[in-house]
Amino acid sequence: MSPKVGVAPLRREQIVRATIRCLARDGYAGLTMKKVARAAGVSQGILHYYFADKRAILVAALAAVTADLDRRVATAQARGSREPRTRLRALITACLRLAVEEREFWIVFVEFWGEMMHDRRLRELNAALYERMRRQIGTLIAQGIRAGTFRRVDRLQAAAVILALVDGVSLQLTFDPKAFGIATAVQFCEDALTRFLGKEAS
Amino acid sequence: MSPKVGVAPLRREQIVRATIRCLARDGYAGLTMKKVARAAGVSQGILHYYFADKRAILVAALAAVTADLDRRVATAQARGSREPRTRLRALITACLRLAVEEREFWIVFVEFWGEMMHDRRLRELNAALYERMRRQIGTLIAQGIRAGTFRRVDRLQAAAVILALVDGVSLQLTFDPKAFGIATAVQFCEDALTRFLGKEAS
DNA sequence: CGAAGATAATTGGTCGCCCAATCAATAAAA
DNA sequence: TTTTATTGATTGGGCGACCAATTATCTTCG
Repeated sequence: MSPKVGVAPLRREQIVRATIRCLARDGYAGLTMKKVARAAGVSQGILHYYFADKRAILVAALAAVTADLDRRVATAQARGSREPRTRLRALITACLRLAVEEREFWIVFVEFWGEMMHDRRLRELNAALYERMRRQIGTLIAQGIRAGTFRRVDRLQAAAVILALVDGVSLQLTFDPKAFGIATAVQFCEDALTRFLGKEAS
Repeated sequence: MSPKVGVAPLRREQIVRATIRCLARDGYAGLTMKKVARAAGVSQGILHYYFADKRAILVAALAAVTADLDRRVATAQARGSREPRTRLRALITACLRLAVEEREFWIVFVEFWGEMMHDRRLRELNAALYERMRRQIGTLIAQGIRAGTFRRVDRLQAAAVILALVDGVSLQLTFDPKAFGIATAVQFCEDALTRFLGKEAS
């Protein structure tokens, strides 16, 4: 309708949000430019003005969702105490809450898993994302235990376990809500945490 | 070319195998009847003779892959001792080996996760699959611990944790092989097992 | 036994639809 | 008047589903 200058990044975000909504409703297999344009309330042509092709939109959606997860994790940690154990717990809870309360965001991750299986670039993108997450968790683990118990490699692997557990639990949480609730899910990860960090009061 | 009687179920399997191959190469988003037909070495028309539509083929592929996993698990357990702990370890190893050594089969699972997010029927199908798996693992857990430690609910939830861990570890194993090897992955799950079953000699 | 019809298996092509990407045209802002 | 933002139509192609025709095998009965 009315092209205004300086609105570009806003429009971009608008499109990405619409993409996430579509992705959650129909998956990547059912994702079409037409649907995204409709959901965003813009013309089809504009999509290719902001994004090279469909895959670029998928990548942008992943980036947006990842950024949101990061924000949530940071917020959760800023609120809590500075104790590593507590921060670790907050991080895990933030991840699990995303899967339950922001279903659309979580689905984007799962869709991405499917697509990256056939695309080296997407796979590397995801690998980088997980490596960053592992480092973040690994640092907290190192701070939360008596010194010398974990070598650097070990704590990264412990982080990988935590991450794996969160993913697997989130997955079952989404397709089979009857099996266990989010409270139980958090407890699962708590238990695993205890295994790595040792017992603790309360 | 030459229609022969009684060859139907064989052709069916042939199509499913081709579907798995295509699914692993291009994902569900890139799955077309034409490609499947080509990969199976049959005409396009025959696909709709054996399967109602594309989704039916996906479901058949999942069933085939699931059946294979079951077979592997059963074989692994039959070979080992009758000790619950050992059997549990064998089950987990079988699952992880599938993800690493039968990459195509594992990818079918991941693709299915993506699709079930937008389809209640597929979701229920997967829920049933996981419930069965949880029962199987839960039984082994119950046998492997001192009596009275776990209630029925608890051991099913412990099984859910194991399952989540296996999924999450398999996932990281596929897109980021540099992070850790399969030996480490098995060790991860071993550790988690120890947490539920208590320490053990060796 | 052997012809004739029924049945099972398979083909290749067609149908209508929808897709991603492109593009010329346009409108507002600088 | 150049730049930035946007439109909607077009293009060329590929899709899933469907179907008429064909072949090979089985069954029936003269």
